[in-house]
Amino acid sequence: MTSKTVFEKLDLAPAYRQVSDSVEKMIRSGRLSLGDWLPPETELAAQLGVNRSTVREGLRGLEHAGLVRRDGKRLKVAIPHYTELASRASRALVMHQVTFRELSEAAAALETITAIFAAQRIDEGGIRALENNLKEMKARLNDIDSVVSLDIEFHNLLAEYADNRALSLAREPISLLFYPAGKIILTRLKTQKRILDAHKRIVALVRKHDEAGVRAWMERHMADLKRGYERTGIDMNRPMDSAV
Amino acid sequence: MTSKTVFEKLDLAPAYRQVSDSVEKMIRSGRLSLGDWLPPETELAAQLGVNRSTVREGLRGLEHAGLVRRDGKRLKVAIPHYTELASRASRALVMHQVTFRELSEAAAALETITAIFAAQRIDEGGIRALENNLKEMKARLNDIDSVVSLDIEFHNLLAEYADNRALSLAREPISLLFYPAGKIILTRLKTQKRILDAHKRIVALVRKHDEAGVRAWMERHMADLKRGYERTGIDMNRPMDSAV
DNA sequence: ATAATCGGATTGTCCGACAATATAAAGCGT
DNA sequence: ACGCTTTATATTGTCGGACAATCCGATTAT
Repeated sequence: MTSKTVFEKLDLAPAYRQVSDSVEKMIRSGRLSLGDWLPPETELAAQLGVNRSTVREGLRGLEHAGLVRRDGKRLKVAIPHYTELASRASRALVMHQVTFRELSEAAAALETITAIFAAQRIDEGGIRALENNLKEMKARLNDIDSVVSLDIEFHNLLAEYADNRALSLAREPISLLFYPAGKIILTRLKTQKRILDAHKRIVALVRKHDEAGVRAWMERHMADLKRGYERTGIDMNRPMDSAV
Repeated sequence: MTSKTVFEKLDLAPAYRQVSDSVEKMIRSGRLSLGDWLPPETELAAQLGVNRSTVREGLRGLEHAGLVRRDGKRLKVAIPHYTELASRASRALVMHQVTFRELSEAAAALETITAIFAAQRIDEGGIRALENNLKEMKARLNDIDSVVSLDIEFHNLLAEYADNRALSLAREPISLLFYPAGKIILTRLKTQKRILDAHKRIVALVRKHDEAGVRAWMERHMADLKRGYERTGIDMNRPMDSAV
């Protein structure tokens, strides 16, 4: 065993990680802010005292995380947008083998509270957007794919007019998994009409800012979806792997 | 204008992006599964027909996303764990300048439903864990930092025994921002006792599986926290930048 | 069998090079 | 002076090769 060498070492994390941490800190501390250009790779390399290749490896991480974005050739500081985070999160949910039960419970809770906030805060434009959605769905009631995507849109609209981004971020990964899976129900049970009816009622109540009514109907709607899954014979404890 | 050159081009995304996409697809399709070693960089480079540097840049993205993890020297396939995703999400919330209002609304909704599920499903072990938490908090009621972290732990315990990972993933980024900010309240208003009392009541109700009671008290508790913020003079429309 | 030793495999980092291209600068016609 | 084209420059993407450090497995010595 070596016996004399005292201390030394203590390098740990590879240099590329230190690069990304360093740049991230720079951003978070505000010394680099939103639209700023990142310094060129060569300059970063010089400043940090590492090779350009190392810098590049560090930047890839940040780029992947959405913290910097290519605009033309160079990189500029950005903020990761919801949809990216949400899709990442839903992929994680799939990998963690989250079950239908968990998903449907969470969806019920989140969509209900979302609808309630929407009922409190929606304006004329919001109402119109929702009504357009209803009209569209009515028109395409036989095209299952359209119904699915309009269903997703319906709930996204509610989220938008609920005016709470924290809630949006929370519900999005779940909705991203939950509603597309509904295609199974639709193809087997033809429940489009039922969905459309529920949406109609909800819009009517939202327009009247009737929070209690919205709560009741959204709960009912979500329970209905759950029942749909059960009636198609899906084991609610089955993980959500197939879809997406 | 060039006139002859027909087709060609159509390269798009840089090679390193294609590398990460390719590996990610490999993972998601199951051809590489959870604990598997990734091929060595040289081999990946050979298989994909690119240089090792390019492969490395591609891998950095996946590593940053938590899809592959260093185990010793080589990389193995992993799944991104909650806490990483959650902290990433909460950082995003901060960058999006989400307000206290949004956060507190979302927290109220999520913690309430979480507590209700916990009341349905908790077992003896869970009750004991909660009671330990209460005991600890009682013992350290004057150490504000301890109270804050025990408060966080309390709600995390509820989430754990609510047995719904989708909900956990949804609430975690919010709780990660919301409770630490409570330190402001505690230092100014000394509301530790009030928090502890609320927690005690909630535990009592959870033990009795009294869902309605839990709902009522959790709502009360969250409203109380909100009022605390207001009374410390914080503008609820202020973004959450300072903390974390 | 256990411990020490060795060698190959693999990653981390560096260097240097070059093509492609986006951006800035210079030129030019009006 | 202005708008357009051309030229230069800066910057990124990709490559090839190199080498030290280190982990892992096989071999050898105890």
